[in-house]
Amino acid sequence: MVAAQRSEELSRSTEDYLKAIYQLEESGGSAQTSAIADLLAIAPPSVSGMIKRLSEVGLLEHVPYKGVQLTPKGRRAALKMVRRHRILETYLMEKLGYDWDSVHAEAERLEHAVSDELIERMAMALGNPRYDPHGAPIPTVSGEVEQLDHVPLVDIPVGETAELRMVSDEDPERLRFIASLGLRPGVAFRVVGRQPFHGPVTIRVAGASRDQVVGYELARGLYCVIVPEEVG
Amino acid sequence: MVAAQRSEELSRSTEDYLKAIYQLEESGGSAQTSAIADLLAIAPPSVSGMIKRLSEVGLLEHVPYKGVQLTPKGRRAALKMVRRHRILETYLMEKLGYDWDSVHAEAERLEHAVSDELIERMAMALGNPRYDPHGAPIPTVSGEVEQLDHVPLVDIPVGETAELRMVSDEDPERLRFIASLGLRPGVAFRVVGRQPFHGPVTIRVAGASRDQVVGYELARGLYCVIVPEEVG
DNA sequence: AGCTATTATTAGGATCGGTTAAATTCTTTA
DNA sequence: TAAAGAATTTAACCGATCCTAATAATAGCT
Ligand SMILES: [Mn+2]
Ligand SMILES: [Mn+2]
Ligand SMILES: [Mn+2]
Ligand SMILES: [Mn+2]
Repeated sequence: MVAAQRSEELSRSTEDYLKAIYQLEESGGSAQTSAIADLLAIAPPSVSGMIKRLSEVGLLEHVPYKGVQLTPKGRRAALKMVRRHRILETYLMEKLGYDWDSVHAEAERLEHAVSDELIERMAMALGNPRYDPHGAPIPTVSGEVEQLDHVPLVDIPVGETAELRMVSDEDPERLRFIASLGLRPGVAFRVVGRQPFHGPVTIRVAGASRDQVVGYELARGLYCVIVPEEVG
Repeated sequence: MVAAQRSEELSRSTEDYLKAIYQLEESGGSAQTSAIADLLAIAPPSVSGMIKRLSEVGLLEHVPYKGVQLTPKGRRAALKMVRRHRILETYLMEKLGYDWDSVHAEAERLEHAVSDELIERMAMALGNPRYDPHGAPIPTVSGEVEQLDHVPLVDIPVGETAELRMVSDEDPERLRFIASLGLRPGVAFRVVGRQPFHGPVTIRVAGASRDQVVGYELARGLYCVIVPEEVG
């Protein structure tokens, strides 16, 4: 007589699976078992098992041996988690003085414990931000996400001016290194050189004393927009 | 090569058990199986099972058929959770506009997901508060708790002036009702009447338009200090 | 087309934290 | 002090989520 209304209380595991599958769908078609396993650091058979359960409750569409897709219901749940995660990261940085390299781990746990009300209060306190500290768009309450088409730094021609917009948030060391180069979302720079064969890119950050060399692997994960050259 | 340092990652259940046992020890000797079961809304055999596990890892001392006691290690862990819980409640009220009747449920979940760092940042942002919104003392980082000897409202003689200091925080409806009487920790009042046979207490809140009648059951959970009569 | 390497699933098992029903121990009362 | 009653523990079981080893399906290469 107390509970029983919402059977839609998802477990922590379930929420992380849905979020992972969402991420995989974002960056290329459907989500493979092994990709999910990699992302969650879990053995593939465990993923097979969870896929079965999530399909049974209508959160996933599973084509055996092919992969899995979120149903509308699954996508809604995933987007809710993404919103939570990104609001949390933003709040921790803006209101509690966290560094951008440490918010991800904290948000990864908190996202499962927080109520809708808390997230909306945080969002309100932040002025309903549209991007998280790493530049990722924050889904709205109703589940819409801005679709951004960014260019990886490695694909920007030499001579162009660009602005960093988004960075993967999962590796703290990587984030610290990026920051040490003077880079953050919003920072503009000019691409002054690029070596062939997956070589490094050289950039000149606006107002910086000297050029920075960015390795290929790193530059592949720096998502930018090309800024039209200023006239004059 | 990644983890393996701290085997002391306690589960959510474990943390709630330790906190419950701590509370029971606070208010009278040792913690009985059935009392723990009641507090956590769990069947007694489940508690027996958990007690066995927690004893094996040295968090509890168990005398079969008698009860349990926290070991120093268990007490440390429990106090850590109490600190988390109370800092969270305070933060939610002070910084995010929660009402005092809704913070408990939120803190009950969050306490298991936050890091030490987050709690200390919140405590800092609050100016290291000593009491939570319900008047309960917040343990220090090193695990000390202020020992308060409050008098339940039912035990205050008629004619005395007293100040409300602490209120049980678990029932939102009860909290809303208490607030509707004009009562909060810090509010002073005079006891102007008390009926025998567990009857209600009548109080006159300083600056209020009319007297309030407080039922016995409620008054038993309003913890106060008697204020020496002002001279003149 | 057939073989092989990769990927996914199934089989079987562990642990955790919960349940109910039955047995046991403690306590209280006649 | 013996029996009844209350509290506790044990037994047997379940679902969720993970694991490893074995099996099956798919995809890529000659
Ligand atoms: Mn993140
Ligand atoms: Mn997570
Ligand atoms: Mn509380
Ligand atoms: Mn809790």
